Amino acid sequence: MRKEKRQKLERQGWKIGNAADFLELTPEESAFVELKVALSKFLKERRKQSTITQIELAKLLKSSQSRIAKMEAGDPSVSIDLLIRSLLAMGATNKDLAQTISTSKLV
Amino acid sequence: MRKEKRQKLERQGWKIGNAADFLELTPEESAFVELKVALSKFLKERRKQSTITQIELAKLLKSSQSRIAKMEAGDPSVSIDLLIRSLLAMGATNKDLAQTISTSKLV
DNA sequence: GTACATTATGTCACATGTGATATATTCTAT
DNA sequence: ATAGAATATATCACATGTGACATAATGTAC
Repeated sequence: MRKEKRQKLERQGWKIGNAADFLELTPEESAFVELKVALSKFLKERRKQSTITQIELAKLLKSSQSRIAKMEAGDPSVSIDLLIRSLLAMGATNKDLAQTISTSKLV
Repeated sequence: MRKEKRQKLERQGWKIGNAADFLELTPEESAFVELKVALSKFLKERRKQSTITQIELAKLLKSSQSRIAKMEAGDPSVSIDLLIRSLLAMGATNKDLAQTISTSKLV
């Protein structure tokens, strides 16, 4: 039930990352969401720096434009596995990932 | 096909982490596997330090003994999401995760 | 403002991950 | 060697993730 709630709120413009108070997220769940958001942002940054479109990136990753959009939005339907595999395929190093993760909020 | 191949080899005692040469793994795939293995080992270490059994940890994580075993073995059937959620539930911090990831092989 | 590119959102068939259960294997004492 | 605890492996019904497609919303020039 909580996931649907989050999805609904996000749909209406609420951004996760500051929503732990509204939704009943445990600290672990919060940390997990923050971590996903951090990876999402990193993915978006990297793509923008390459000045390629979502469509081009989708082709590179053998995925689809819509899924790239969802990845960058931190959509609940995307796994950390996919985010990490994508980032690695884009040339990110484990150190890049580690830094992204360590700088995500809530320690 | 490659996944089945890896599963078969692992079943026969081959340890991934040095198998990139045998299997046709791209550098990204290798990095991904290494990362998973690193998280697996970290999970096992943490549990052993708490001197609890897989059964007890399974109860804590609302999972099952068999899945804990597979997590600790880096089984292909376990996602990074699950590993990370489990570690967070065990009290690991994002920094712990970051360090684990940055020290996984293949940069 | 309108044509066009880019990004976002909804939906769905199919793929992959998950807890549970059963059973096999390994470990640790005695 | 034997028993019992701990861990590993196999399998499966059900849950979640994924690429693809359609379509909506937003941006960017003219």
